[in-house]
Amino acid sequence: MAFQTIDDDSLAELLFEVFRSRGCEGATLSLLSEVTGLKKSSLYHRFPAGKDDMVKAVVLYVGAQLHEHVIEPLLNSKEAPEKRLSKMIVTVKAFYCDGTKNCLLNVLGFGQVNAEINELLNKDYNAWLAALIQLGKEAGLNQNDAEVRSRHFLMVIQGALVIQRLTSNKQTFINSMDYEEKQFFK
Amino acid sequence: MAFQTIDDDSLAELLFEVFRSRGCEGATLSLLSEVTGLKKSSLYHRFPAGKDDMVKAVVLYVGAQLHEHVIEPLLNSKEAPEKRLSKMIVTVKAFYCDGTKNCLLNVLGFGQVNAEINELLNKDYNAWLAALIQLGKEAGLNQNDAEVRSRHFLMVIQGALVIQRLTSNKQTFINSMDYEEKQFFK
DNA sequence: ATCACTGTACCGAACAATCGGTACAGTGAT
DNA sequence: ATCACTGTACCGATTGTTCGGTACAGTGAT
Repeated sequence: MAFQTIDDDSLAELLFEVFRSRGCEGATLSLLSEVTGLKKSSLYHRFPAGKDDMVKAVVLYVGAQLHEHVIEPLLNSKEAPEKRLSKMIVTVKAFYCDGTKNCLLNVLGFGQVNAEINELLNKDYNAWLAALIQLGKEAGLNQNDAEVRSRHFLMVIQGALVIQRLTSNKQTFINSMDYEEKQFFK
Repeated sequence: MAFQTIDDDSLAELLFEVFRSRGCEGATLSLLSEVTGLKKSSLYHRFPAGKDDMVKAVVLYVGAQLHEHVIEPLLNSKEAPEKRLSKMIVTVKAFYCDGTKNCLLNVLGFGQVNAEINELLNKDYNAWLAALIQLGKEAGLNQNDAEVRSRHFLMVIQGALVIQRLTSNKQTFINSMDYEEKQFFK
């Protein structure tokens, strides 16, 4: 069997960075080819349905990353809720490079979204949200407060990314995360 | 002057709706032509520098709308601050069609933004922010609280739009606006 | 151990369609 | 008669996609 020049995960990671930075329409085949080192026809060998397949692979890849590095640690009840939230924020800051990199949830939300993709993104968002709510309740919040604050937190992540991109104030995202951390259990 | 089939403002309004719904790259010349009823050459007559000019016109148009319908009413000191904020939220809800329509600040933030466009967007954002801060101080907030809450408000607008687009929960934006209204003066 | 065969991985070249943009000949209100 | 405006036709470049073909590692019968 012939060997792959790049494994699926590394490939998805490279594609992901292109999609999040250039948007779905901005991620042209030639750019993806250039970044991954695979010719366009080779990309079609790995992703027979073309761009749609690549988007799906990226979403699945990022979803797996989210579950592994964000959601599971949130639900790991060996540590105090406050500590887990604090660690999540560290992870999130790193994932978005302190707010300089975009979120797929925003990037892929334009145009007519493939229904399947949208459902995947929705599932990831809801899983993240559920984990936060669970954490909030563990910390003593009632159901409603936990829901409201968790939704608010995820909303602020997206808003902060947009505003930081707009204003080029590199502290926007970091400050927002630190502020929301304090507010979450209050 | 020879006849003009559509005036500048109506034209900008139509272009605006295409840009905010399809994104910058998704707003193709043929689509813009179809929507406006002007052939490509006519569009190039009105906007000699092509797409860049159209984007600029749209940004200037929306900026003017923002100043007229949002910022000036915010600064009109004949009404109580609480009332003015409440009215702004009504306007904002209408502008984003209860969260079903996107914001230019988000849409145009992708790819390498024309530096001039980015500066225009930035000025609009800062004007809006300054008006909110002014309102907060009039309502008795200290400088720091007014700043933090104003920034937070504009951030939540963007975040709510992203999340609503993702989850298709049509209440997300409305609920967020109503919630933030209560929090603003607290 | 040899050799025909298979399946996977990759690539070059071409595909139709569409992109943003231009040239030029009208068109009609003034 | 002028001139801002609009339509038809066209351009080169780039889009996503397909196809024929090559390189190579593994398989199984001999």
